[in-house]
This record gives sequence, structure tokens and C-alpha cells, in this order.
Amino acid sequence: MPKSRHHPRVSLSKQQLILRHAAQVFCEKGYEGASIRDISRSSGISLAGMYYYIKSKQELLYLIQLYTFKTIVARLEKRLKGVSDPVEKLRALVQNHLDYFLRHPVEMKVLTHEDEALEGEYRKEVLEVKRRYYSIALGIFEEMRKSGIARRLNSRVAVLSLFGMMNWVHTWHRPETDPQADSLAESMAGMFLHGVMAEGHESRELKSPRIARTGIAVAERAAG
Amino acid sequence: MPKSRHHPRVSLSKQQLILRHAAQVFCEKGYEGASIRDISRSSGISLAGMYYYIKSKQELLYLIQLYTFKTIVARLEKRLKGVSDPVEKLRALVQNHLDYFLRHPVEMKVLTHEDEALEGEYRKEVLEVKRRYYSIALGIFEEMRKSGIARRLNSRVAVLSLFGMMNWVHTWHRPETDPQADSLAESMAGMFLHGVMAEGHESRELKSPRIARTGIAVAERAAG
DNA sequence: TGTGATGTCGAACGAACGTTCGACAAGTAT
DNA sequence: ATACTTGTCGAACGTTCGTTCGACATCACA
Repeated sequence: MPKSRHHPRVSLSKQQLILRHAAQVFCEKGYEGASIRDISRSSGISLAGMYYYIKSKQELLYLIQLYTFKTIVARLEKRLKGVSDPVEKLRALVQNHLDYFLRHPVEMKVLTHEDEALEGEYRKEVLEVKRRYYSIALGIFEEMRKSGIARRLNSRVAVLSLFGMMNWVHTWHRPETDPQADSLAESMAGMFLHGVMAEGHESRELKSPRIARTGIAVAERAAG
Repeated sequence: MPKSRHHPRVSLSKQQLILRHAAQVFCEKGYEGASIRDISRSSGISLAGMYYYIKSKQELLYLIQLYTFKTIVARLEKRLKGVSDPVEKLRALVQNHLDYFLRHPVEMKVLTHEDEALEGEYRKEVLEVKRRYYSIALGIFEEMRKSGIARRLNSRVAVLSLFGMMNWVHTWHRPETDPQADSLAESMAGMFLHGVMAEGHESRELKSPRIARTGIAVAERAAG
């Protein structure tokens, strides 16, 4: 592997490179099953060299989880700006979640699957972001209930069921044969909204206003 | 710890006892994070003594997963006998899954969470039972579609979303404060069925025929 | 009394683990 | 030239891992 001369400053921080390889290895073998040696081998940095950039194995997982979670929450908050209809908000949440999920399957699997691997302060910090994410979703659902769109359901159960649908995706989704993020989000948001609608609202806002039923609209979003 | 005399034959096979403790330890620390020494300590059998009853750590996980899966499928098949309405079948599946889930949370967490820890032949055998379970669910859903009750949805997506809802439960359910199996199953089956119904069927079979809308009927099921 | 099957376990095996240390090369500033 | 900072790594630390071995009880049956 030749090194490009006159280019001493690497474009990507080496810590970021390690983080990416670590996510890959954690994804494949699980946090406990993965060794620092695996990650060292994968990223081409010597075992001892790793510890110049990271403090410990725990910190590695912590950084991956925190960064991934913060990114997904930040994107959601941006998408939610200017949207007032709770149904539209919920659609945006599902779209955002699945879009990020399928674009970063490795990190998202580490996030959802290595949920309990962190300890102490690391764990607490990640849990904080997680709770913020959850409470946004809960807030949206309770808006739907207050305005009479949603049935009287246990909000906690409803929202966590929605997260269950979405987070379970990593166990079965095959990009070659299964629907992509857009269509998957439409299906799941549709299922959830139908499933939760109060009677009399069944045919109100079933179709997303942005995704027309013609199926052509997919091209529209290639620009994003 | 006194030993009861005149009782050389233990009521429970020692292998079963090891399996129970192993499930507990795997549940708490994950398969890779748990050591045979942990399980040995927990079950009160010496480290070397363990290997009189089991062949390897992998076999331990295999036996737990296979037994749990086979039991849940067998119970489902029994429940399904004599039921012809696909909506009722689906309700039975959800009820069965969540009932077993909340009654055996430890084993079910090991089943869903240590999904990829098995290798080789062990993995293949468990996968076989898993596929049978999945195809039962898929079959029920396609009955619903053929009879026009369910909308035209990607069956695979719909069914795996349902499993997602149900299997995610282990990450959030607290027995002290969250709904029990009956009520949880009713909520989730209701959400799924509403979410999947074709238009025109919305108010057809919303309520389970066994749960009347009076609310008194709850007592009826204490006999089950 | 003796013999073999059934349990049970202390001790040890080699391998792999997370982490640390000290050496050393290269670059920058004085 | 000297000294300090930044990267990099081979080698080793002490610990824990899954698994095995041989010894030693206990008991049914000859």
C-alpha cells in the first residue's frame, strides 16, 4: 500500500478510523466477543498503538454509541422543525429512524444490540440521549391522543412497540431483496398509524402527502 | 445446606438445573460475557463437574435455545388447533408469544438476544425451528390477505414488524408497572390488526369475540 | 469382598484477553 | 546541536478463559 507523499496530515482523524473499524467488529462479533486485537488488525494499527487514541475498550463502545445516538436525534430535531401536525411528525420520526438505520446498519446494530454492555458513567450518558429520543416520540404520540386522532392506548406500550418494529429490522433486513428505507418507513408508519387511529379517523390522513400513490415520487428524493 | 436423606434421586435432572442457571447468567452477562465459571458458581457445581453434564459452552446455549423455541412452537400449534378464523389465529399467536415471553423472560431474552452466538450445526438446527415458527405466522397473515381482511402489504415486512414489536418487549418491560401478558397481547394484536386491516373491514372484528366490550369479561379468563 | 459404572472435583493446560511500559523514529522549536 | 512533542510498536504484564485429566468417593451387583 503506497503512501501519498506531500500529504502528512491525514484527511480523516485516526481515531475516527479506529471507531469505524471498531463498529464493524463489534457488529460482527458482539462487544464481549470482539477483542482489541481484532480491531487493531482490522484497522491496521498495532495493538499498543490503539491506546494512543483511545482510553479503553469501553470508551470505544461509548464513543460509537454516543455519536450515533446524538446524530440521529439531531437529525430528527431538524426534520421536526416547522412541522406541526403530529401525524406528520410521527411520519418524520419513522422516516428518519429507518433512513439512518439502513444507511448506517453497522453502527445502529451496535447501538441497539450492545445496549447493556456499557457500565457506570458511560452508560448513564448514553442513556440520557436515549431517553431524550424516547420522550420526543412519546410527546408526539400524546399530541395525537390529545387531538383525538389516536385511540386511547397505553402510550408507553404504543411507542415502544413502534421502536420494536423499527429496531428489529437489523435482524432480518437484506438490502438486496427487502424494501429500502423510504418504502419501509411508509409501510411501518402506515401500519402504526392505522393501528392507532381512533374510529372515525380511519380514512383521514392515511396517505403521506409527500409520497404520492403514483410511485413516481421516488425520483423526487434522489436530490436529498 | 442440608441434604435430605433417603432421597438420592434428585427430582430435577442436574442438567436441567445447570441449564436454568446458565440461562440466567447468559441473560445477565450475554453469552460471550458469561463464563463457565460463572455458571458453575451459580449452580453450585464445580467447574470440572459441569463437563460431566454438558459437552461445551456452545451446547449449553444450544440446548436452552432449542428447548425454548420448540416449546413455544408446540404450544402455538396446540392453541391453533380448531381455530379457523385467521384473525383469531393471529390473536392466538400474539397471546401465546407474549404469554410465554413474560412467563420465561430469561430464556426468551437469551433466545432473541444471543441469536448469532451459535455456530455450525447447532445454529442450523435452531434456525430450522425458528423458520417453522416464522412460516406459521406468515401463513396466517397470508390467509388474512387472501380473504381480503388485510390490506395489500408486503407480508414479510408486516409479519417481521409484528415479531419486532413482541421481541423488543424484553428491553423495556417491567413487570411491576407495565401491563401483563393478557393486556399487552390485546394491545399489540389490536394495533397490528387495525394497522393491517383493509378499508371497509375497520370495525368488523376489532374486538376479540372472547373479550366483550363490557369490560366485565376479564374475570372470565382467570379460569384459563 | 471385589469390580465396574456413576458422579464429583482440584489442579492444571495452553490460549487469549485488556492494558502498560519503554524504546525509538520523525518533526519542530530553540 | 539540543530538547521536547507526537506517533508507533514489540514485548511483556497479570488475569481469565474453555477445556481436560487423573484421582477419588459412592453404590449396585457379582
